[in-house]
Amino acid sequence: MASKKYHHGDLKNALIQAGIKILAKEGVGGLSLRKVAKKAGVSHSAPYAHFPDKQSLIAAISTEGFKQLYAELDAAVSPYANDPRRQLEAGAWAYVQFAMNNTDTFNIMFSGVLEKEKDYPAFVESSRKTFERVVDVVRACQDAGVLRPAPAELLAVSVWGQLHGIVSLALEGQISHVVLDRFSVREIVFSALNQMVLGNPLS
Amino acid sequence: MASKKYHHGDLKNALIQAGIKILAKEGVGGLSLRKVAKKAGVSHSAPYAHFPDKQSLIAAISTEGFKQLYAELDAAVSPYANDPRRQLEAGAWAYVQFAMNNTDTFNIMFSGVLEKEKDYPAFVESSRKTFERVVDVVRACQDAGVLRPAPAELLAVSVWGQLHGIVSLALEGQISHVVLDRFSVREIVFSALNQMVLGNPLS
DNA sequence: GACAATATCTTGACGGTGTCAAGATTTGGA
DNA sequence: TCCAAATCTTGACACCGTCAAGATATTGTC
Repeated sequence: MASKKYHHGDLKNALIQAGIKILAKEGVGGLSLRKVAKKAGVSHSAPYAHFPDKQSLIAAISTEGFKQLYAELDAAVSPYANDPRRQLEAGAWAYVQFAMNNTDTFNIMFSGVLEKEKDYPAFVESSRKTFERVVDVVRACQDAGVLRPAPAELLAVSVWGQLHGIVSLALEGQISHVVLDRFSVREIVFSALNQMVLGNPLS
Repeated sequence: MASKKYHHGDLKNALIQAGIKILAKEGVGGLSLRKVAKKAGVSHSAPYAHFPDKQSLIAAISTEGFKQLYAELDAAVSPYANDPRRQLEAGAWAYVQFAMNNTDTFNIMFSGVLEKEKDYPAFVESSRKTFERVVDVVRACQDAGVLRPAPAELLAVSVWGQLHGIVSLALEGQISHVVLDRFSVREIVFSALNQMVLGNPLS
């Protein structure tokens, strides 16, 4: 469709999608504006009509990552609307899965690749929305006596941080083989989460 | 000393130190082999006599970071050899402080900048040694009934992961202002750690 | 001490990068 | 219809990592 017009039609999105693919295939180090442009079939500086600089494209890709993360989180959690314990379990695992299945996207979202997050409102908003979903689950767990009483947002940072830390260390190869030889990532994650859970443990 | 010889004398270390300074001043994005070389007073490809490539220099800088982290951790923990609870408290806070005072070093150590960690034995060893120190503290806490019984390495991953996750999110600006308006990073960290601690809370 | 092997460092080149300026082309609104 | 704005191309610039060739210093051996 619209194969060879001078104007692309939807270049901005095409660039984002091309960027996502290159990121997945070649990693953060392999992501260049020029490759993205070539993949989208335009000249090397066409992207500047839609993004003021490379950071801005990275922000857009990261934002897309957050939307996907939110969607997967929500999809994992929604089926258990009246079972907070399972919501916590499913949501946590969805987060870990997302990180492990989209290593490089996870990286640009969370690893300082984007230098001035605050400058990108869409990024901030999509990340805020994701956090809100976590807070929802935490609050439900508190109401059901699955998590201890505490300011929900504070507890949410704790839970999210726990997941985020473990999966980050795992992706970095920083988890000792002494541990990895004996436990799966799933076991490590749930072992950690269970420290926070009151009553019956997760699995 | 030895100001203008053709041979530098200790270029390898000079390059690492120059790299550390540039990293601290200009961030990961500003770290280039050529700048490092210039700062050390040598030509742009002199580094190749000591490092096969840029990744290798990054590995050396990261290794230095781990040594510093280990030193600070050890210094914080050692004074309380017979008070495991305070060891945990002091060690945890030292970790967080290191991350916040050396943002960019922390970044290259843990954020996927180094792509094949396994290829750098010194890096792996210095990171392993740091983890061992954490395990020591965790074991002492278990013996004293401060942390629950469990495989010490597994619990150590949990504790380390918790700290690492929270401080990583904080550095990325991912912690909601709703939380930051009400709690300091120290409060967030200890609130999280206290979920793991049996008996009297930390502070 | 002489000399060869080796380690260290310089110079120069290559392709790839982000970014900018100038100009071409297309689109949309007055 | 016509012009302003949006979009895209071409060409240039400085910077980057890396490599090859050669200069210079150090070290080990006789």
